Amino acid sequence: MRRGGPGTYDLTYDRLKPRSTRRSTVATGRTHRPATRSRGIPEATVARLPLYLRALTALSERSVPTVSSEELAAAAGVNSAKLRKDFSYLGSYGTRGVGYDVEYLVYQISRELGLTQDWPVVIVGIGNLGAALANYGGFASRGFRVAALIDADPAMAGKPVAGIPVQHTDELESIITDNGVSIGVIATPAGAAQQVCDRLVAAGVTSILNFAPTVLTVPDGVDVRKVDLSIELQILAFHEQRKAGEEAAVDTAAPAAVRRQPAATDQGPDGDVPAVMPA
Amino acid sequence: MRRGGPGTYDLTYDRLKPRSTRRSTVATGRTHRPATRSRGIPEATVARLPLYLRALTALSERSVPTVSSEELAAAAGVNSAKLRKDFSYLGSYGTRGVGYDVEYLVYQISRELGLTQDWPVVIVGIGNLGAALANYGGFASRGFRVAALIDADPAMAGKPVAGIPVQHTDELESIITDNGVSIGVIATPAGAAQQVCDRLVAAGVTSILNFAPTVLTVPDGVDVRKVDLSIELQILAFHEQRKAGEEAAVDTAAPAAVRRQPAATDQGPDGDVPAVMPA
DNA sequence: CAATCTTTGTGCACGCGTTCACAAAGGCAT
DNA sequence: ATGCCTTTGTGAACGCGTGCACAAAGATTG
Repeated sequence: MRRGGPGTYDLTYDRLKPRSTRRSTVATGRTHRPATRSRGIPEATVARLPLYLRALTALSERSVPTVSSEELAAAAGVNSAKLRKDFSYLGSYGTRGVGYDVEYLVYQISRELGLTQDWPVVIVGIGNLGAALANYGGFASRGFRVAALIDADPAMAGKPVAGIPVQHTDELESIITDNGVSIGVIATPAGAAQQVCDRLVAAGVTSILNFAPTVLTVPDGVDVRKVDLSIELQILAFHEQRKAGEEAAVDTAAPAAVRRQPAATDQGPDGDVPAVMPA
Repeated sequence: MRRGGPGTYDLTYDRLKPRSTRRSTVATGRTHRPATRSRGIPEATVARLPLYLRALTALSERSVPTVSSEELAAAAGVNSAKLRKDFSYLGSYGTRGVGYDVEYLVYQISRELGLTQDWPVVIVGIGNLGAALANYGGFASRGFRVAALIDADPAMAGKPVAGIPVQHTDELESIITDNGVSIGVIATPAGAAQQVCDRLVAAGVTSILNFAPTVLTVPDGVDVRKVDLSIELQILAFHEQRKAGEEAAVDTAAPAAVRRQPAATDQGPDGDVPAVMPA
């Protein structure tokens, strides 16, 4: 057993992937390149692909044919050099002097993320949050489909939420098996999370999105990502406190209202990892 | 103008930061460093403090007097060396040969995170998610207090959610001002997020937790953290696809015990040759 | 076809974050 | 006191991610 530590992502993708040597490590005299990268896309890049995809989809809907890295980067809120490097891991999909073909890129990224196939997902714990997640539109939209809603409360059984009847926890295993579910969402109270997690994993789930405020322990090979409201708030509070303290310190020099700088844009200490980290 | 990318903790300004602010000088003469490493505490460490705090609180409730870095690290799901280094940024609060005093550490971390004070928070967008957040217990529990619920739908006005009457967007500014709110939570549809964000910031909010699937643009000095369900799912899908592909590659050797393929079909995660090729 | 302009793709350097490994430090028994 | 045991605190090495800056590549124009 292993515990997924923040930042680890349980990456096993270092194993060599035999095929796909396309765009082989070019003739450049490589010193040494252990198998760690033929197709290995950096985790940081993977985390940004959904962002690019969203921006590209918007462009696609507006029938924009091509975008430059600069434009797309602005839309996705990242540095253009970073974006270009990210795309370079996928291959050379751009045209110098022109930019990237929107439709083509949408397809490539979708494929890379595995969104060209259908992923049945189960949500366990249909409380306020679970119900909200079930109703969340962005779910079904792209590759994901809510296969079942599961709750431990017998009173909930059969009751439809977001048009889907809630099923009792007893059926968890059969639901997973019958639908070939590999992604599970845990929205139970913290106390039940680990137990639910264990059952999901035992039933075959290998990816878990955890909304419960607990550290989940999972076997090797299972990915866990967590979304934790209170942690996010606490991080914001930290920075807020710091800001307040500093403002007070410089108060004599800078009147309170000066803090606003119009044109500038800043995502603050954001980042994909901080907001949500693998558990 | 700069947009913080999802990368790691957006620290673009790190470059000019007087890095030697470690423990000798506490917040002293520094030009000005927007929103980053404050008293020398790495952003990555800040992001873990809430985790430690949670584990420590549990120990505290069980009246455990002290913990070793090893034990606490296990409880928080991190490496013990990392934990020790994290704590070292706060000061030397441990006793060699013994460990850390639980109560003392709870206090120190709470203080560091700014949880010893009360943070009024407003939630904008009381749909399924907003309501779920309002009902979320972990909110009020530790330093945070839901000061108001705001929604653009006039029909919602006055209607109580989680015991708090929803107020109309028109009152957003006065609510922020009157309550001295500095943290806002956006749970509106993507389309309204930026507008709401602008109003929050204009009214004085300097920290935003964004649940809307959009990149927010904010002035310098405002922190934004995002929580994005679809991005998380997509990242999981990526790894899931990778796992499936690798499994298939070793198929001959692996007994079909826990094998699981996405419902749709396999079609290798690689399809190196795109089915569609919009020139 | 050559010159020019635009934008990609990437080598390179830098800094953050993680982890190892160990000396220093406190507790405890003799 | 002395020596042993435990656990902290951290120096050092390494790897990853970021962003700059520029050469290469293709479009475009004359």
